[in-house]
Amino acid sequence: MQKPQLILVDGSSYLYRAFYVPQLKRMMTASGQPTGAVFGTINMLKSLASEYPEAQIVTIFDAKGKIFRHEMYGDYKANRPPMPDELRSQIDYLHRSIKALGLPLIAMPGVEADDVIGTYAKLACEAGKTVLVATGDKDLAQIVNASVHLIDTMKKVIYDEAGVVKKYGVKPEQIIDYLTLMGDSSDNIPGVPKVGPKTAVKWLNEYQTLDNLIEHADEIGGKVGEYFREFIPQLPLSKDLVTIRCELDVDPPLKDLQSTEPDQATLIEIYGELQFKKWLAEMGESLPAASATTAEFTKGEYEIIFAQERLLEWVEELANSQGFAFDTETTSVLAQEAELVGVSFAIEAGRAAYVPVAHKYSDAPTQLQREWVLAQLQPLLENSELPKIGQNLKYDQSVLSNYDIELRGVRFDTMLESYVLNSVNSRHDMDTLSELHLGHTPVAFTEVAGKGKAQLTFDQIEIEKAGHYAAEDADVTLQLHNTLMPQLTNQPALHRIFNEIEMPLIGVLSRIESNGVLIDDTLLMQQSQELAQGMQETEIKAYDLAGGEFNLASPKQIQEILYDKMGLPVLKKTPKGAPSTAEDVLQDLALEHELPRLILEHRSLGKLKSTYTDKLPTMISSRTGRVHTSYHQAVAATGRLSSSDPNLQNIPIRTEQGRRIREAFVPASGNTIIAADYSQIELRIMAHLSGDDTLVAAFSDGLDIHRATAAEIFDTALSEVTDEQRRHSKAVNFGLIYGMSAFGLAKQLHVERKQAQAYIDQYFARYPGVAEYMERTREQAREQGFVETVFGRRLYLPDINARNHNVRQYAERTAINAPMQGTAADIIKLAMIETDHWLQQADNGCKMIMQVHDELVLEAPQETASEIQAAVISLMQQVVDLAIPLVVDAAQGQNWSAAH
DNA sequence: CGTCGGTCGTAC
DNA sequence: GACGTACGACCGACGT
Repeated sequence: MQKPQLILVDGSSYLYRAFYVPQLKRMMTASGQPTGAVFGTINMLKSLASEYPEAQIVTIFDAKGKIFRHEMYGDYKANRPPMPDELRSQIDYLHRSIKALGLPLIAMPGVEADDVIGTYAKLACEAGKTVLVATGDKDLAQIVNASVHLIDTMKKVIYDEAGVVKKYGVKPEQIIDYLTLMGDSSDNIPGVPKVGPKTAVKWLNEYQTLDNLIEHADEIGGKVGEYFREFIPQLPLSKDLVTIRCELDVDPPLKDLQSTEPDQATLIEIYGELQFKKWLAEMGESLPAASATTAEFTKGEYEIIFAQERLLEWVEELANSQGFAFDTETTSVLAQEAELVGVSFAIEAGRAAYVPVAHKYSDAPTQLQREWVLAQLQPLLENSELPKIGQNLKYDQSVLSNYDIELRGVRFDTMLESYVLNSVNSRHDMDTLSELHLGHTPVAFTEVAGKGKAQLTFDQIEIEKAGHYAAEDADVTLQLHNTLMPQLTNQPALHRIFNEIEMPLIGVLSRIESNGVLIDDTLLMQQSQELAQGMQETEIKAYDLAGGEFNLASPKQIQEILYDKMGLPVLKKTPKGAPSTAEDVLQDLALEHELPRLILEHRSLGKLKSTYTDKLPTMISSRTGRVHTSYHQAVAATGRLSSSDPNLQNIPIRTEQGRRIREAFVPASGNTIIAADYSQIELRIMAHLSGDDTLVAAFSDGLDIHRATAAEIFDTALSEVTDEQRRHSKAVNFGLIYGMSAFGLAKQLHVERKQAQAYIDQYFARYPGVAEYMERTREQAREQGFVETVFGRRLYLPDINARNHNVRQYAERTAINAPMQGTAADIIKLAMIETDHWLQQADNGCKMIMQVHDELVLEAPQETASEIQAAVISLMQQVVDLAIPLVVDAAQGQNWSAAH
């Protein structure tokens, strides 16, 4: 065909396709308006226009409302899920953009875009014009002829008559019959059961037309033949449904389909609103600082309050507000050590106040008294009906609690709003969020406090400077909330995660941190001594073997000694190419040589000493005599908590020597430690998510899951499973959760790769539901760009379609792991909220003191500990109803180790 | 003397 | 290269 003169674009089909392109799926404005479908569709139109500058481009969309096919067939498209809101909200932008580009846009009510395209194509054809139809839809293949061709712009393929034959195996005039035979599940058009493309093509090649096929229905053999004869009566309706109407009375008529000049001003306005920087740049424009949907930072007017009357006026205003943002300024990042220096508030964007109460530098002005200010604020802060907005409110809640104020009405934390919206963004601190969502850089803390050794604590900062900084914090927090929260309310599952898990958890964590853990520092210091002695002994032996002193803690020096000097074989390299001195490598070398064994010994002792026995005693608060960790709620991408200063989530347990450290985690006198942990929670969640019958049954029957797995993999009776078989199965089970490969499993078990692969194959053969689930998860990740937990928490995987093999595989493993790890995190968070609630109302002297991912640790009065233990077990087990039972193991003891 | 990347090792 | 999520110690290079 010569160059096309008319290009008919199936707009609705492109809009849908662009919407589901993973890279485009993530496009949105700073305020969360999705834009990828608009971008993708316009991009396609632009490339068509540059490819075919001579042609008239016309876009055709489905109009709203019912179409005649619904009248013919009530169930037409009944299976279609409703259009996602994220797509619907883009349609208007797309239509406006196309009109502004000057292209004709047709949306005829009562008929489908296909019918309009068919009609225009026919009219143009009769007028002797050549037509190209841009679509991703196979149905339109039926209108292809000598002067009407299809183009799939995404694949850059043009289908003429021969192209249709090549692609579908039948001629364009047979496409209607072809579609009729197959039916279309997405449009809910019935076809012949068991007839897909292969059978349809075979029959049509033999009998040419459906009518002829029906005449010879008796000749069709097999089960499909029976289905065919049975379904003949239904076929005319299906045929009618799939037939594109080319005889419509279209408006405007063909001759009026003319482009007009692009409306530059409107385009700039729309592109600005959608933040299409590239296209604005092409038009010589830059992204405006503010546009309708971008949150604009409102510049602030900040007040510093020195007078009682002014504070009382603010208090009244706050009390009558619908909620307010506030922030505390203190002397320390550690809430437990922090002394309150001032408080700031904001009720509306751009207006905030700072109340200094404890600035202490030499000529500091007289300030309102802290006690008096807190007394005025207490009724507001403790009013649960008055919503509070903050950034990392756990901190403020902890600080205030040390002033005997119990913060209530903790409704919106911008850090958590951001985290729930997208946990993969690594930082959710206020400066980052402000930059990202408001395009505003707040005054940096180091700018007012200095940095390094000379850094001032907040009470030493000049009030004028401090006031601006502090008030801006409250103001920015409020403005962030105003832009983030609507994005959350738009996504019901995420909104629930936010309201029902993350926000209620703030108070729970604040209380756990504030409770702290009692540490027997005498015991730890004694252990440090022993470890030091052990290290010294190994050092002496090591120097002797190496023929000289070297730093046993330096991987680089170990490398030199082991590989260069002693010439041991390099079994593995680090990612950067250096010979590895990692544990498993040295362990292999240790079989042959004494020195690597000594290095391992030294390393293990040194680790315990420096990280735990030396460190923990220094972390004991002088105020409370206990250790107060920080739990971080917006760090782990999967939804887990993390712990730091000190990290209480990686206290050793696996080796005898390490486990002794747990003996120093003790209850206060008259109390006992209760440790309650979910048994195999991630495997149970895998059973729930996959619905695999065998796995679900194993858990429902209360079997030892590793033993049960062994029985399946090794095809043996439960009672016949050997210890080694169970150990290998356990590794398979753990590997599954982490998206393992045969290589990884082989390394773990010290078996051949083939052997490991055989385990995996056998596992998936015995648990086919799990195999399907894993594939389904990868598929979902590829299509949607994210995976989710049972509760709908999302984890975005930007690399899931990466070109780089390694990068992509890494994302795939994350995709497998995240729903299980994340659901476990959701479950224990819910359990913590309920346990905390129960403890508060029971008021039985029991305290929650630690969370270690699948374990809760409590400190309870000895007399009632057993009842409490029973109550906590039942509460944890009942917190959510899944396809498998949740099982909690618990025990008590006079230290954490004994409570296992 | 601080910061930062690399490596290692602890937990679940 | 090869098993997910964290935190943190230590080393050593680099910059002040």
